[in-house]
Amino acid sequence: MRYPAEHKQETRQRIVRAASRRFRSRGSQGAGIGDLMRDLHLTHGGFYRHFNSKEDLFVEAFEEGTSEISRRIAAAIEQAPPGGELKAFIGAYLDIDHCENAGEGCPVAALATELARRPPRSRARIAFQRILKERTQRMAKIMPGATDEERERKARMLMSGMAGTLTVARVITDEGRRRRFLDDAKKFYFDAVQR
Amino acid sequence: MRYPAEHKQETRQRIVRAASRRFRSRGSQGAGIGDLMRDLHLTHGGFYRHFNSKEDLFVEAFEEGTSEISRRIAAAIEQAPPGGELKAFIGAYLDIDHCENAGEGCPVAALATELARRPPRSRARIAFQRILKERTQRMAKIMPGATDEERERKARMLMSGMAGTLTVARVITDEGRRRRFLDDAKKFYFDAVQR
DNA sequence: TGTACATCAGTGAACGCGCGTTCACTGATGTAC
DNA sequence: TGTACATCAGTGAACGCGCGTTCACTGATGTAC
Repeated sequence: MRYPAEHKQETRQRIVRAASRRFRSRGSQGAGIGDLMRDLHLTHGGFYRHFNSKEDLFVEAFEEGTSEISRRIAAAIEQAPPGGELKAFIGAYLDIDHCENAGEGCPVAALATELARRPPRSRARIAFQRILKERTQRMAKIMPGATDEERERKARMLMSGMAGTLTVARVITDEGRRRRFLDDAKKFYFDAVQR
Repeated sequence: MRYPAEHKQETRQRIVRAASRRFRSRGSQGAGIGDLMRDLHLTHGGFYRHFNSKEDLFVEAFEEGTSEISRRIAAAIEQAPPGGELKAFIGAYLDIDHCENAGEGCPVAALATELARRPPRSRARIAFQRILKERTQRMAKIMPGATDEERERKARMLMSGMAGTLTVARVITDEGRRRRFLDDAKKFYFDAVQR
């Protein structure tokens, strides 16, 4: 059947968004094309009208994930009172909901390990460098520090450190411990960046 | 053929050690039983004389990995001049060789994401809580801080933060950038813990 | 205005491969008598 | 001391399943004439 002009692009977007969530919550190996398409009320065969391979989808899904979380973090910062931007950023990232919903969360925390294991070609395509740089420069604006370079350095450290902290928090089974761990981390990183 | 008394235990140990490295460098899904056994000049069928499942192996391999890295870190700390223990610890963990050889490195940095996705039963068996606690208490000894509680908190933050930082470093393709990133991180965490 | 044909997103059966797991078998050594 | 049998780590063929990918087909709509 023939579909309206914009239809294909919309379907493609739906696939990318759904895949991004599934990859983040289950890992790329834990999320199959069949299940993914079924969730969207489509069949697996149609997938290849949109993507050449699952690997291609992974690349787009990763980037989709980074812009999702960036928007959420940016919103949290905007809502912060003047001077409270840094605290808002750290609080939004190390949030218990962010911790418990990996599927809607930061793809670095959820997928960095897998990314590191991919062949250089895929890594190059994901342009992790660019993503990291963009995020770093955006976050640098709210960092304390004398020079741009110092602020960017702090932003880099904050993002990679908090990603690891979030991942470790996700392994902790006891909820009370997990909450305390995250709260400690918020203080730790806030202080670490302050000086 | 019948084997000497200690033979079975030795084979089992060889499997655990080899698996631990393979899991850490390729992820548990990226490392198959067949390849693993072939590397040890054995056939895949024999695997099940030693383990009930790959999952069981994963549990042991994870713990094997933690004791390997703990020994290496402990050795680095011992070789440090008096007062330089903290710097030695951070330096050993964020070392470029540690970064480039995930297979011989920290299983938290290499496998935490996968661990977080496992069913609670496996997570309980790995006793991540216990592992984290042991490492924390050991490391707390060389942390600055007024109380035991403060030192342990710092140790926890340092370990999870550095694990994430190492993982992110592994995604960076450019070697110069990677080195600089790790050096920045060493300073950052040393200062963060200092106060 | 009506008819024939082209288009193409989506369908679902089928293929191929990898991989975890099972199982009947092997054969050197230990043990019972 | 010699013989028959038990043991059990390791072998390798086979099974079953999931999953990424391919492909011939569908059928509603757009387009050419």
